[in-house]
Amino acid sequence: MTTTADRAGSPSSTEGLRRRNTSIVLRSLRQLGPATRAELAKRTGLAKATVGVIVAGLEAVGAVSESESVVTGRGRPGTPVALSGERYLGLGLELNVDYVAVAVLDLAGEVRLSATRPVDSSGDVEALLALAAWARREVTGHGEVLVSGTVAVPGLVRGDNRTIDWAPNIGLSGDGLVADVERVLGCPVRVLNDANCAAYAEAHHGAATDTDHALYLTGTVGIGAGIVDGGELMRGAVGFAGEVGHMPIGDSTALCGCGRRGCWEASIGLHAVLAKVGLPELDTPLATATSVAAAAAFDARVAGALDTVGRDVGLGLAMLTSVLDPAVVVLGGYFVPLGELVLGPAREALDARLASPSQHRPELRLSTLGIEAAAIGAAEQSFSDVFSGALDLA
Amino acid sequence: MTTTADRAGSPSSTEGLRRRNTSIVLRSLRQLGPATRAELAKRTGLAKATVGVIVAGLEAVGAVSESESVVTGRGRPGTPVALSGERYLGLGLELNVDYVAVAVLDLAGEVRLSATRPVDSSGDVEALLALAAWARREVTGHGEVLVSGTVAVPGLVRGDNRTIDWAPNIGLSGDGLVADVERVLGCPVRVLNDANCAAYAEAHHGAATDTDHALYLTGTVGIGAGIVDGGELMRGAVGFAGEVGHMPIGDSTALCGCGRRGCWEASIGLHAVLAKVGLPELDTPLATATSVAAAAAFDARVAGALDTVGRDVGLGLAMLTSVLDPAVVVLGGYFVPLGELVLGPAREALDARLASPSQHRPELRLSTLGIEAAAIGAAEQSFSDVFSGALDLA
DNA sequence: GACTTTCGTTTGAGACTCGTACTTAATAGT
DNA sequence: ACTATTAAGTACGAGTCTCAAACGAAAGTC
Repeated sequence: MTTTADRAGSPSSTEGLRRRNTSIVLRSLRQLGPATRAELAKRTGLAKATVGVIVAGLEAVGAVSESESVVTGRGRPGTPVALSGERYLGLGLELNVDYVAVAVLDLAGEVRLSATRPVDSSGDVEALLALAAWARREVTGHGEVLVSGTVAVPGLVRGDNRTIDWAPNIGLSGDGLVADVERVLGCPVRVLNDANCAAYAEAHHGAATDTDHALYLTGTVGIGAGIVDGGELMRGAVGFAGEVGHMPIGDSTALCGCGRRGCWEASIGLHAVLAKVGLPELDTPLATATSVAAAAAFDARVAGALDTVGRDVGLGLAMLTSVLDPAVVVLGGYFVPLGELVLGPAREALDARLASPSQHRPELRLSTLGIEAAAIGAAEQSFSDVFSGALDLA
Repeated sequence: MTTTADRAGSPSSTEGLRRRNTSIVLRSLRQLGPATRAELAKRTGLAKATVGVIVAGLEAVGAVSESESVVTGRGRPGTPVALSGERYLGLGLELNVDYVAVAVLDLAGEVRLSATRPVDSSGDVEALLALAAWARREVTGHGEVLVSGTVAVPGLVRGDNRTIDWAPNIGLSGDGLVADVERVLGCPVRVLNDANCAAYAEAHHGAATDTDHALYLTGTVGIGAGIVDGGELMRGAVGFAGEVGHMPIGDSTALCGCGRRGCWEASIGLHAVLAKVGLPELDTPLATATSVAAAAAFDARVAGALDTVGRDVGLGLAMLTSVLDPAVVVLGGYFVPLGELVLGPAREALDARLASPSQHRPELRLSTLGIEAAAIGAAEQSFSDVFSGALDLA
């Protein structure tokens, strides 16, 4: 259990104590919504006086703002305090094979801007930087402060959240990307795995806001998963957790792009579906999936193929559920247009495999965030230092 | 993301701050071993003076003790401080189908006592209580303090660590067990899943002390896994994480005790092995496995069967590794006597399935703790409140 | 209009950490 | 043998923070 020095939380000084208590107040406001100071004191367990001091400090730096007093009943009415979207922004970027995306969130959790641009060459860093620069110009200029930026990439990122170890799809490695984006944004930047970002987005903004234990499964050509356990992302020893595309599931004879047979994504990846239904690939995975869904309405062969895919999805989810025990599973990527065509058979297969007593089936849902999920999750992650207490808002 | 109130760490007051810093010192002593006050200050980042105060407090309650000054080089020699095993004890119990076990650890991490008793009726609570009472008498009486107790059970335990939701093998539910054991031990008691306890034991005392990301796989008739991620146990939404025995892996025609076909434990569980090799089941799983291992030395059919089992183990581990990305996988239970007979083919199968670039294979190791792994892990868990700072010693 | 209830702030006390200065105890050098 | 040097541990004063209780403010209730 050799950990890097003594991490595990280091408040130490009284100043650290204040930072921590401040972050507790901030998290309470984010999770449970606006509240009066008295209400916050009850929620956090802090003394009324302490909450007063903390809120005053947060208000001074523009992190929270008071709204109008609301009369609740007897007694002096309280003045609710809410996270303010005026000043602090978090920026998320996604660098993917066929597109780049950006999203900007404010501290109140509102999406202030989001955009996607198709790119021709895979891993087009120039396009990403241009998009980042544009977004930055777009949202700043009236006193807004960019807290930090996060780039979501389809690949393996080291634990320092800076170094890309392996990202064959975009052909990048090292920490050059971080440096480039930092230069453009002028604030600290980190890099994270795209599926993890999307999972985080669904857990905080999307289809799984009501649970601490969510599994996000996304698919286009490849299949990836993001795991949220106890509200936090699970990374694994080297950041490889959730790389489920090459698990041996489904048709054991199906040839995968990795050269082996029987990989899950060879059964449920987009190319596998297209091969089964005999339809062509369109511009984007989403367009392709939409056309497949449309075809299924009148072509029984297509519907049947999707049924098979759904069963293989359910089979894999049974496996993942046995291991991870999530309360909610969110399907994203090209599964969204297919909707119930895949979800239905997946549920059936999952139920058949999960019949062990008392093991309840996790809820299967579709992503509500669409293609910008990863960018939104990245933006959300940009606030992680604020809410964890690691960063003191100036 | 509705969490139960605002948990996530609540030091709040200055007293909480001291508790937290105290726990940082304690963890440093546990993880990195004894050190002088100056060394501790460097390791923890606390001021020298603060460490002095904290150590004085810990020494006053008998949690740490000084050893002889060691001359290191120039300058005044320091007096190393180490966790003291004199005073505080943690007790772990295991209630299983065919045996009950107990282990007592002191704060220094030494196993002060461990014992196993076979039982006739499955889930023999009386035997467990008798063993607990005996162990308590055995280790206390000279000023020792039982910090808390932990019971490992083969089943599903609710997040309150008290209520058993589902444990068909021992036929218990509710929080009656906790109350009984608390009465006998006279200290707070919690209940945890046995595989989780064993995993925790291996991560802290056994074969995986060198990593924060370990997967523990144990098997007798059933197969279970414990997941340690970032040094902490992963529980899942309802405590079901790691229930991997019924994942569809291996021989898809094999009939499982649960009534379905294709479950992993129908391929690699003890009964499956016995059926393949045609050998009888002996008194205990370990004795049985030992006799199978002996038979494999001269019976090629047995060796071949074990090879098949090993491959199915490797196949499942490939799946788990893809999801969890552990640095170390520890095999326990009946796999220990079989040793390389299973480990070898498992490694091969795992390698074949993990060939994706840059994904390194986790190290496969055998449990070093034997049948008392779960009890030892339970005892270790009994100290969790001390090391987390939740409990202030005396 | 007096009373009650609740919100938020003020105030003084208490607890803790930190940096500096000081004491102690060893080695290194002459 | 004696001094200089190095490092460990302690004492002390300053600073920061939280907390409980008291207090003032703003509403409803009788």
